[in-house]
Amino acid sequence: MSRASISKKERQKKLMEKVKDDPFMKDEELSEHFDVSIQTIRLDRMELGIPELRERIKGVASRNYQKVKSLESREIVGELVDLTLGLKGISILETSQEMAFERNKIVRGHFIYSLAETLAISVIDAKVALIGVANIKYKSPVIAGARLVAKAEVKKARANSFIVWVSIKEKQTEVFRGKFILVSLD
Amino acid sequence: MSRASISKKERQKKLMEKVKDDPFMKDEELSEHFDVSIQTIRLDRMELGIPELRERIKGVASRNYQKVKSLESREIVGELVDLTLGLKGISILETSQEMAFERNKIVRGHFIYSLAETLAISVIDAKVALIGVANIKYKSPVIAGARLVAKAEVKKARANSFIVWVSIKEKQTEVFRGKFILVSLD
DNA sequence: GGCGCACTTAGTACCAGGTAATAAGAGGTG
DNA sequence: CACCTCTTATTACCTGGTACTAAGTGCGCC
Repeated sequence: MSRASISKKERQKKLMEKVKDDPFMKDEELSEHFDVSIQTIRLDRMELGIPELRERIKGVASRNYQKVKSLESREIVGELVDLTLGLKGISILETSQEMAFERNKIVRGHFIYSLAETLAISVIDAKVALIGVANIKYKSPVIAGARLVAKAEVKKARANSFIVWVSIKEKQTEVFRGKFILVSLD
Repeated sequence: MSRASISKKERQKKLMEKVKDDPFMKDEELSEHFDVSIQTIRLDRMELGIPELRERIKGVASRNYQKVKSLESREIVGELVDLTLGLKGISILETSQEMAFERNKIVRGHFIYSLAETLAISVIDAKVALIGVANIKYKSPVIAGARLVAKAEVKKARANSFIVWVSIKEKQTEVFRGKFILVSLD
């Protein structure tokens, strides 16, 4: 062969990477890419424990299926379980590993904030509500897996500005408390 | 057959739903589920334009492959473009339609908050930093598509507590301003 | 020079989960 | 009754593999 061929070790290392960041290549394509026979690719996959194309794809699909659903539903943060428009509301969020710092499993603040903010906006009886000002306090860290219950109460309501208090509890302990001043744009 | 069998139309409707929320079933399993022959399932799929299992899985995999990456990278909200640990930092976020309310394209506050909070944590020179208290103000609404530049500055640094100011601008206008009191857990 | 050994390639049988096409019952309905 | 829709069965073939056997190929070392 005219081209300088690489060692087995090197090829396997590259194969690992290749498959990792593009799991959609069939053995035939991989064999062309590395300029070896299809059998060599298959032997390599065996040695490296890389599953066949279909299994790889299935893996990608099912790993991400859950994930996307949970990430997407985050757009409507929490689940509204009770609501009296213009007065009060309750929303629940089940925290997960993905919402937390890896090293210590403590849920990132902005997920808690988002729960509170979303609820505060929902509870206001206005077509469009935006946050103007917020004063918030994280009272104790939340460990991933905790079930958070947020309660919002409208403290003041004027024509186009509202003050809403939100308190979030895990079981009996309050983990977050915030005051939101909301502005409606009508 | 003893059980009351459902009409073709009804079955096809249910098949559509079934496949949509569980794309991982093979024809054989579907045929058992609906108590019809495998050929009927295949005819139904033809009529409804539902692709075969492998194609469905491939679809899920590739659709979500991108998505998860973009959603996950949102965990580190914004792109850190400059950082002097313990002093200051700059982060940029390109806002998108998905971050906004549908009706008016105004970016939801918590995405802006998340940008600020994430930056505030990054800028602190501590292994683990949590938000204690935050005072924030949204100064003007942000329309989806805007490019937000967040600047953070450490105002005070004690052994395990820090005060960080964050200002977010779109072009020349400041859209957000916040003070975070962070606590480190060492 | 020749032998051995790792590496590579080739070829065959078989499998899952289908497509495509053809044929044949089952069961109303005019 | 014949017709028509719906359903089922059967068969040949396809893709992207697995599993296994066998046959080169290079080269390193004695």
